[in-house]
Amino acid sequence: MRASQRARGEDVDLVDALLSADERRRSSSVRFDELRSEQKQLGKLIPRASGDEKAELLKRAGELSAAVKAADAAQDEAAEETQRLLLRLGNLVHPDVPVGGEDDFTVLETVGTIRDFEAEGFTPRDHLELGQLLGAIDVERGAKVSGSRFYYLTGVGALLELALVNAAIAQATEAGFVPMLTPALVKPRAMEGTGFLGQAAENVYHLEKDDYYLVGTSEVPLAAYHMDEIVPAERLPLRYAGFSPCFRREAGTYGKDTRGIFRVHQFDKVEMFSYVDPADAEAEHRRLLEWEKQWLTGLELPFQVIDVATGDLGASASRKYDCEAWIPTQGKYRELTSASNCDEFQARRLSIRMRDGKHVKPLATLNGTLCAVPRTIVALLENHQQEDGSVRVPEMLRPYLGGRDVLEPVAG
RNA sequence: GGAGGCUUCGCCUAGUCUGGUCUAUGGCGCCGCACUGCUAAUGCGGUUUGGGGUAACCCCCCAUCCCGGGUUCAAAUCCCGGAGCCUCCGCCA
Repeated sequence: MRASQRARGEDVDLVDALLSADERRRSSSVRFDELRSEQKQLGKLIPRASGDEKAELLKRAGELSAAVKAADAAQDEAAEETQRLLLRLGNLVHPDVPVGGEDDFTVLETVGTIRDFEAEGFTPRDHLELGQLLGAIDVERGAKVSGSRFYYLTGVGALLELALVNAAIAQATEAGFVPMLTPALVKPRAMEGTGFLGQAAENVYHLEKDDYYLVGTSEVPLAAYHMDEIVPAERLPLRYAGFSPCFRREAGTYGKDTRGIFRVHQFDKVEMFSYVDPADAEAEHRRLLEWEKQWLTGLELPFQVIDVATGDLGASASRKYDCEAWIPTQGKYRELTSASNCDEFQARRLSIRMRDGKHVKPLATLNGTLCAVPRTIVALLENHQQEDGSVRVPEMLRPYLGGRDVLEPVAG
């Protein structure tokens, strides 16, 4: 446990403090139970007693009442402290995860073939240029209306998003996911329980007046969906495909990915979310990855799969696989999807449990991107562009675009 | 935004005015047993949920009547605050 926390850069003293607070919670709870038990005994005797005997009992009851109150307060305080410390702790890291920062990931596999534009005899345009030629993306007016990192998808761009979303939902439904349209505003508990109010808090939009948070992913409402519930083991796995807008402050990314729609404050995303028996979590994690690979392969995008390093995991994941698509004009692979195994981390914080026979225990939650729209559009436009600025539509997507097989530049 | 009503152990429900024997009633459902030569009917018993004690079981303790405070020796019950749902009015895509 400590090695894991150290790998995350967390203080091992935190673990010790947590353990001692929990012990305090436990012992104060026992004391409270004892006092309360005696108090209840008295409660039965008093109505039957009379005279001196009753006065005596009432005296003792008065003392007990004060003691119970004190014990109750001690119990609450210890429980609160335990909870406070617990919330600061990230999930345990899977032992196989590569140790290090953002750049210390391991490449697990590479899929597809990168196009050689030089051999094809032209220089690829970047996604923004292509988007403008196609009349699909308008970032100038996005900035005029809402500021930097905002955009309009126009014409065929809007159609492309709808096609992608429909195709993604179709794939997920086929795989047995229940399609879900989720709230984009959530209460603090949902945000905290999914682990987004720790170090990631600065990337979250908060509506102070109403104390609502804007979700950065539908993972949040999908995880909180079964909050405070006990799910019968035979109903697992539960799989949901959420579609929602996602809002991200992108704090600390000044000057990074400023061109086009690669990194934006608002976008739509289809997300897979699974509730499983913890024993099945690793297998489900691989299944989520397979569905992501199926999706990217269907879109005919070259990509690599990485095992994200410890320092880049976030608070809730014990392990994370990213699929990174090749972006020709950047000359590198960039994250398109991300599948996280959160084990029991979120379930404990949201009090989501499973009933297995007579036992009740936390279950495991996992999430994986199926289609984050703007980035997928970036990858599609750049990888499938042709010399004249048109863009070939991968076969899989054509039924969702009215049979269209190529997106043509518009005049003006 | 304004007014009113509601919230009890899976579902429905009694209880709240009048605090203690509420260790929460009854029905449905569910589980077990018995009986009947079949899964039906009937009878009997069990059935809130969570935490702790226990190697485990029996069992015992605590909490739990939407949530949080308060009054009291004692709260499902009285007081204050909040949430959710419903109805009506206003506003609105």
